[in-house]
Amino acid sequence: MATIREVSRLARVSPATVSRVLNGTTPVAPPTRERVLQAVAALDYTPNAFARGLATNRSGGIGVTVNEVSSPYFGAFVFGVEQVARENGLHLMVSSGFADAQSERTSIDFLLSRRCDGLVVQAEGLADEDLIDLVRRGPAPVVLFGRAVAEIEDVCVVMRNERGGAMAAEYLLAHGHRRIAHVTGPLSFPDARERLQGYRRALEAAGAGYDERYVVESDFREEGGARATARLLERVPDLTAIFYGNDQMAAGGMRTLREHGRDVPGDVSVIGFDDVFLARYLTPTLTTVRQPLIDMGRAAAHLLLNRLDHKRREVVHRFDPELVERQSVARIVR
Amino acid sequence: MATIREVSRLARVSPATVSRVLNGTTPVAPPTRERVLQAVAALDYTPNAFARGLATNRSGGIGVTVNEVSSPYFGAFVFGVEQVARENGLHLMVSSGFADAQSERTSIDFLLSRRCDGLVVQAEGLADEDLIDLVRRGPAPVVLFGRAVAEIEDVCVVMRNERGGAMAAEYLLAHGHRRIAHVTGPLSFPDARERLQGYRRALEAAGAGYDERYVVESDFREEGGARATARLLERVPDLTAIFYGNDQMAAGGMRTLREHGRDVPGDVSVIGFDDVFLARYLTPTLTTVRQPLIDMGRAAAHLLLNRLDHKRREVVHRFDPELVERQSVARIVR
DNA sequence: TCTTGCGATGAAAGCGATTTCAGGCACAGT
DNA sequence: ACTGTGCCTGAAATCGCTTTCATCGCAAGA
Repeated sequence: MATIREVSRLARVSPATVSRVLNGTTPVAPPTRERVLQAVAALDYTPNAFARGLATNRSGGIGVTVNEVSSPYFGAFVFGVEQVARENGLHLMVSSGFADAQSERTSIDFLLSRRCDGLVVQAEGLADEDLIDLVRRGPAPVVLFGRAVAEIEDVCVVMRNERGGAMAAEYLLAHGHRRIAHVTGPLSFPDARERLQGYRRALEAAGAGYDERYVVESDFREEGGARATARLLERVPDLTAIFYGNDQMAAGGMRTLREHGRDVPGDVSVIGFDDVFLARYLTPTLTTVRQPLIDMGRAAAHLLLNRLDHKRREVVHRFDPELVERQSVARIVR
Repeated sequence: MATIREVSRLARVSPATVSRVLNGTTPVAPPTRERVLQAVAALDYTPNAFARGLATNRSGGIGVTVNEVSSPYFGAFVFGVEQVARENGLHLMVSSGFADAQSERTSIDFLLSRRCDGLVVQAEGLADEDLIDLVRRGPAPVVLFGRAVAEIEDVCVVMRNERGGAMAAEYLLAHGHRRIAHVTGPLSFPDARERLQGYRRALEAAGAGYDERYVVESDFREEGGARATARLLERVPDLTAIFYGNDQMAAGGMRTLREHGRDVPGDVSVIGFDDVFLARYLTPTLTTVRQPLIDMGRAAAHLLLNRLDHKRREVVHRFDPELVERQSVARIVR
């Protein structure tokens, strides 16, 4: 592996000049510049990232921790982050947090110890205070995804979940439904609470009334969705529609409905949340509230870049949900 | 940020001793050791990764390039790699290759320039020779996923695709099918060719005969699967079963079948390949040939670790497919 | 008592870049 | 001809760690 020293000798200049040519920090006379570039090419020289990092204290990489890199939901988000990183010559260091405070802390420390220049954090386990502290006192710029913390709102990229929840409920109402159930994610998650809130607001605004018996808390997972649905069918068998807090629970729920002989959407209409790609594959295909995850990933990355290079890219912090109509909701005819 | 120098002063030892305590390279007298550890704790010291890298020429990170991090297929694989990396205190640097030679090369160079200690590469665009060259002459150990290159077999982690293809066909044969179609992935991919090969072998072995008209080449994607299926229905409407080269194409295919009024599995049985999580969500749930992706990710990581630390972990290089029975295949009764 | 040997520690030399500081050179102005 | 002004370039310090090599002290053996 060639070093800057060897390049400088071949080009008959000092290492400093080579550095200047490569980084464009100081103008270099064209002929000199040319000699350097030729030497670089001849030796196939690549600067040593360690040495560079040691000298500049920047790594050229950004860290990402999400719940699980491998889930379609976070995968799409990470994909957006990666796009922007790559466009800007940065690399990605990833570490999964598994929605657990301890594990998230480990991941973050891990990435920071690798001296990444900035961090994109999607944390479900850590407390608000921890995040505020990280953002305010941490050694590198941090942006947060999927969580709006009031004190540090300017570094958060989130969905308008409340609006999304309302949207789902309004859509069902508009299709003639009145007895609309809701399977929420864990209410310890702000996302889940906000969606519930929106659902409630929409029902009340429509004069359909909010009834606690129609709401079951679950876990954002397929199995949980299936169980919650069984509970609902027992408790309020007259329901005509169910709004699920995410698509995975909707998938589980649709299975349970089928097992109980309820046709979707003939007997019960179903609406999900997220629009992970799964939604298009279900039968019937799932009507759902879309989160523009890739765009959100891009936004998070841009926000981080802004803090890194102090430029002012326009960044959307709060994304609007969008209703994707498919086949799982039917109009009530009486 | 504290440096080793400050720690050494607080502990009243030399930096060398601090380094020795932290790395365990040389025994240090217990009392000294204790003082050092206390100083480390007191200053909340973390070694500077750049300086360490510069001195040792190791980064503590491994690079991964796959087609797309965000796809469920590669996501699962990356997840396995991450598990092992984390267990061994390594971090992951990722970069997507998008199944394009140019892009893959960029990704690899990018990761190597970041001086990762080793590389896990899943390449679909690069030629065998490029990969051989990379493995033989590259600056860091490389292992390959999803591609068996004869000359460097010892660094490849692959599926027995041919066996998987045969397995799928045999399963259909065992269920009484004779007119079995196959939608392959791009035949430029060895995976796709091998699965086709297995399919053919099984048919011929069963005396069912191999007929080219029953085979359509597609692109491993949902839309492609849908189109290929339409073509098949036109060309050989008497088919009773279709074996798809992957689950995504099967998903698209099932949609087309439904649109053409063919019930699955009543009229046409369907079998997929991969067992990405999607398979469980389709209606009917998809019978498929499972690839143990997480295990393969773990194996690839272990293989890489072997080359990094020269230990001898037992690693499986060729994974056996496994047939997952669900609902999309019916027995033919006549 | 004097060596010998060994374990524990320190001093210092890298690792390979960046960056500050200063100097050299050419050219313009007087 | 001399000085001032800028533009280029080089020398050298620096970043923070690892590691070699040398040294020191002490116990054991002669």
